[in-house]
Amino acid sequence: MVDAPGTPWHGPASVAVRQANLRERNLAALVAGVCRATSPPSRADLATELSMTRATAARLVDELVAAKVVDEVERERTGRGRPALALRPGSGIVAVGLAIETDRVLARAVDLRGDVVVDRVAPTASRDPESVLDALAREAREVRARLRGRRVVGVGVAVPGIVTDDGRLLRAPNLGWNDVDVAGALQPFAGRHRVLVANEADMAAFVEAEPAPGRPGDWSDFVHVSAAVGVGGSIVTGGRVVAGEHGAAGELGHVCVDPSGPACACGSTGCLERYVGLEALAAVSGLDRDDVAAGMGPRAAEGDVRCQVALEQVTHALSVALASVVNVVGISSVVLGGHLATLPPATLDAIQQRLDARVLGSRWTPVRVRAARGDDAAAATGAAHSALGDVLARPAAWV
Amino acid sequence: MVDAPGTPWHGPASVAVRQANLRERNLAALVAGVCRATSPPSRADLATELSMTRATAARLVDELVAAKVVDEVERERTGRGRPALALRPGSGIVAVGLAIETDRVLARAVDLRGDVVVDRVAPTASRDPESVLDALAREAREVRARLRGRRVVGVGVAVPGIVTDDGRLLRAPNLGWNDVDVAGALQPFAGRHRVLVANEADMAAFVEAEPAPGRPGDWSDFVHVSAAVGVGGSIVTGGRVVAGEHGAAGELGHVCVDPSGPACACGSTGCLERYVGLEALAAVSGLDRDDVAAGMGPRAAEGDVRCQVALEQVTHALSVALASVVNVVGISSVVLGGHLATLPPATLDAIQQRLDARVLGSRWTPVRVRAARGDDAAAATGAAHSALGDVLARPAAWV
DNA sequence: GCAATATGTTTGATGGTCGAACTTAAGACG
DNA sequence: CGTCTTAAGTTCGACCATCAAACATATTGC
Repeated sequence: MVDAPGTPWHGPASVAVRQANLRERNLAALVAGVCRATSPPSRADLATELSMTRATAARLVDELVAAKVVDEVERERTGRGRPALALRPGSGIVAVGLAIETDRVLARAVDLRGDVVVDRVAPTASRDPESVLDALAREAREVRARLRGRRVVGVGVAVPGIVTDDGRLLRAPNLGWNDVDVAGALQPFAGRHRVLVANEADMAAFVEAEPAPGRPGDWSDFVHVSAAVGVGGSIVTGGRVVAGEHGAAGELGHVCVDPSGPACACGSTGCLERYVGLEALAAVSGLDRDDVAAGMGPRAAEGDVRCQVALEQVTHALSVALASVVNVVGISSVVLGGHLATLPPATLDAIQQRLDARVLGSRWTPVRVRAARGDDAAAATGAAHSALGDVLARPAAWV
Repeated sequence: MVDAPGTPWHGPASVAVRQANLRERNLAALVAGVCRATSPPSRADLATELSMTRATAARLVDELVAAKVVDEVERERTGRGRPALALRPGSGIVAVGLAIETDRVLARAVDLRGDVVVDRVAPTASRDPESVLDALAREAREVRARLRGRRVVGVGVAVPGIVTDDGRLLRAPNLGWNDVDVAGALQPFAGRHRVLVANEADMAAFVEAEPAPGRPGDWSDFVHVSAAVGVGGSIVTGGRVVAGEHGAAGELGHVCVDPSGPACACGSTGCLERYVGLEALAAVSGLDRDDVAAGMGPRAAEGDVRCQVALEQVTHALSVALASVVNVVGISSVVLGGHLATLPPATLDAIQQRLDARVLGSRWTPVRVRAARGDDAAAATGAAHSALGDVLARPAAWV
């Protein structure tokens, strides 16, 4: 990615740095180094990578080990010289990631290595905010009860709607919620930790950008499509999720595919959601809503005409809508998530080809399309990752 | 703006910080403080604002004054106590901002205060890359000859096209250029300074985000439309310009307004550029291309039917195209630049109202539309600002 | 003229990192 | 088996930027 013209310097950077911050930042750099590494590094490896002295690296790492933010593990003999003590992200540090979906709630604990330590899903009978949030808090407590002494460092919640800075869910069309204080409802569970609430699309995108806490994914600039009942989008540049002004980065579902298309609840016509949303695809393919993700591709391959039509509809609508997006934001990589992550490779190829034809810059940087790697609870994982981000950013607070 | 879910920490932050960096960063923080301030601050003001001691602030500021990065000025007596020595960004530090347009080249020198010190414009007879770049270098040298001992700290170039990391202009449709090494051509002029090449739309957006170097504008999150012969767009979040993968953040001009509209050179149909680009508006309004910006509004007010039609066309096309953009990126503020900056207020209001009707989130955060503040050489100013950014980011290199 | 007030300056103390020497634990080789 | 080589981790004094607090300076107000 090209440098944006100059980096305005009136950001958080314009605060004085003191010696304590220096130590803080070096601790953070070390944790980042351990998380980023593909094979567990030693103190000496970190020192050379970060160009600090072994002395400093070792002293700081000792503190991190004492705080269990990183673990020392045996490393297989690698060559001559004194064998190194390899370092891995601490498995004793976890965050709780929660997610509210239209008909279920999810709660999981993820450790600094990105391993899902505890995982729970509970269907919700009613969509009443109070009962849903009660169920969510109950699952969260169940998760915490199964942690066997691991240290919880944060709580994140993924919600399908527009969110305020202070964790209120302003509007969730598919839940029918208006102005629900999600952070407030979960604060009793979180205790002194801040409850980090964000849009599920952003959370899922975050997992694609960073498959494990602090470890960058293979692409650092892409548009992420999270498809479920609603269709959302997030933009990732330089490995960072760009959230819009209300954390609903992309109302991608309401990009116009065809002005003369079917009416949408949003008041417009021919919105993307009416072509690739779960409801729409269930109707066209003839499948049950829960079977769309797994069934559409195989059925089409077996010759099911309705599923073939559904795939063609997805291909057409996505290539039209994403062409606009790619042209507008100048990012030519696309990751498809949710039930679109299970589209057959041939469909992905078709989408890519049609995008190439519609996108201006494709001659210079061809469009790339791939399926999301996260599981169907990516948003909950992302919520946990976000909460773990505090440890990566300021490990000093935990030593 | 809502925090994006967690900030991935594998960025530039994962480098060890040494004591020298500490000093560097504090120097940068002080310069930023001086630039950001609305009224010239004293050493003591800066110390309290940045929460460092007066001792440190004074010591570092002394170095900055010696290097002429900041100037000491008399401050009018404000109250009792020892009178302060006020500080302003140094007027002796300038950067040269260059711009290539379809039929002219621009060169200006801008100092750290944001004042344009020297300004030159030269029409170009041919569009041959070599002759245009020669003319540009000539104007740049003219500018430098008039600087009277001011110190040049960088060179920036705004170009109407897609740019690579190393300053090559891959493609500029309206110039008919392909793969021209702009940075290389200007390197002899720039000497040891890096030649910073970026898209004109991004450069112009930068000026809106930061009207003077280091001073944040009134909006920090907006979509910027730069309209000329081509129509470009840039996205600014958190005061930073988000450049796409090839620095052509937004090919906004090729967002589809109406699939059944007129054919566009890009191969598609009904592109925004065909409705609000200079050529299109000149044709509809019956005005000369150079008179569109200044003439369209007044003529329409006087009852010129063709100009009224043109304004209506602009209103319609912009509200359709921008609705997509606003929905996609979740940023609901729009700044119109280029010849769209002179649209009459009534037209801006009309665009805003139609956008509100089309944008989902407008109930929560209404869409705001305003005209750009920059002059018609905003891109050149932005190029200079970008180059000055080096001084703001690492003043230590200049002391 | 003197108290009050606030800016700027000097001084020694503090704390985190650097550099270099030292210790430790393995493999390599005769 | 013993010695050499290599590389990881450790110790210790030096350095340097900041801090804290006292001091010097310049103006207002009485």
